[in-house]
Amino acid sequence: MATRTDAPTRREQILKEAARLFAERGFHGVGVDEIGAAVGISGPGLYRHFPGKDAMLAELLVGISDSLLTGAKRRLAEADGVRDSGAVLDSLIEGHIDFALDDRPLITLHDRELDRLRDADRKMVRQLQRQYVELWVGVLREVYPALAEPAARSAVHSVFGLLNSTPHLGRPGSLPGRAVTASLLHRMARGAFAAVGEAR
Amino acid sequence: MATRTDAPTRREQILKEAARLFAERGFHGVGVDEIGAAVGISGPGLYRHFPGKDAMLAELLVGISDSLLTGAKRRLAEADGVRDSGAVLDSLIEGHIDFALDDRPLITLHDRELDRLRDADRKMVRQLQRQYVELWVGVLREVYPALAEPAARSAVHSVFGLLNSTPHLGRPGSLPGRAVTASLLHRMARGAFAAVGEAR
DNA sequence: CAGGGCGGTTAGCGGTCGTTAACCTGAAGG
DNA sequence: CCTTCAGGTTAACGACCGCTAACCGCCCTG
Repeated sequence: MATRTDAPTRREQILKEAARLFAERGFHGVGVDEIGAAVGISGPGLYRHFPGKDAMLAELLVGISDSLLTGAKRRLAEADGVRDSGAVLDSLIEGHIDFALDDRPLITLHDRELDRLRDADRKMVRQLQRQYVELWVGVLREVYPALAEPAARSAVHSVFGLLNSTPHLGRPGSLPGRAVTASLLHRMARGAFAAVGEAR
Repeated sequence: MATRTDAPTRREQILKEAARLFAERGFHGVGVDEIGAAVGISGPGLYRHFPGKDAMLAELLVGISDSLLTGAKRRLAEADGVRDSGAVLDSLIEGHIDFALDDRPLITLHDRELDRLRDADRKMVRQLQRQYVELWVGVLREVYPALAEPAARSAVHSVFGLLNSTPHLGRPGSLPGRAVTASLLHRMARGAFAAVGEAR
């Protein structure tokens, strides 16, 4: 896998700034002129790169969902043959935490602006999200075989809520350090799963 | 305490519908005409009840924060003299879950549209939220005295993320039953706290 | 029975937004 | 050296939105 070192393209600049602005003020709260200004061009210049404002949001949301799912599939494949399903769950949690800590604006958008998409795009995003959830549910039920499927699905959604709380944890500077925060989130996620998976 | 049985006032109807619409499509995504139509009057008629669209959002957000804080204070007072701080924590969790299950649109608004408020209102909401968090942090550290304050605060925010995930758990009909869901969320919250509060 | 105000109505104004049109410029290619 | 084209620019259009103005009918009260 080639790690990118080249400069970001204009398209990528635009997407990054649009994500930040959408997360800060909401899709309808940001004008195209602002997005343009954020990358040093002005309003209508954006239309050389995207057919419209909607398309930027669509590409962001599809990209997020796709990247989450792809990462999870890769982690699952890497653990193929490994018997320890608990380790696989840990790997999924770790991947989601990395994403939540490194791409906070995207995490914010992901569950906030989905309804602003055109039907086709929204269906695609929802399908990717559903696959991602089902993948987690499968692993979770290997770790806790007594857990019924509906409960497992609810538990997964709730743990996503927990992990996606990073935007509320204060600005990156005020965090006690990335590794510490990641460890805290990881332990809480495992604890939450254990509480619902074990005993009764 | 007098339980309300009388019909809701027009003001209350408006606030309820506005909350639903804001949660569904975002503050900027909803027009005053739509809000009016939702209560059977048309657009400008709303201005007989509110000075402007912003005021509706402000009243909703201040109301949410105030009601959460007030409820928590009450629960704390009721448990005064009780030595079992774990039971107090359970009571806080229960109250938050009731709110998250019964007022899902409000829970959605609460962490989504705060930045659309005028400075004065936003400061007030943030202050109420902070008091609510600190109240939880205090109780949590009684249950787990070894827990440092910054970690406790992060843990509380994360558990709020978990409990506030109810809007993602499917429509009210598809839930496995309110009591079951509430119990699941409660156990997960306690499990998450325990994982970060106990040992290492 | 007069009258006043509560709670509506419709028309319309001013501003903003997404998008298109028309034009420009600098660099690459034959 | 001329052409082409990617990637910009500004001007402007049409739609929409929040809000105000002006008007109106019903009910309560003295």
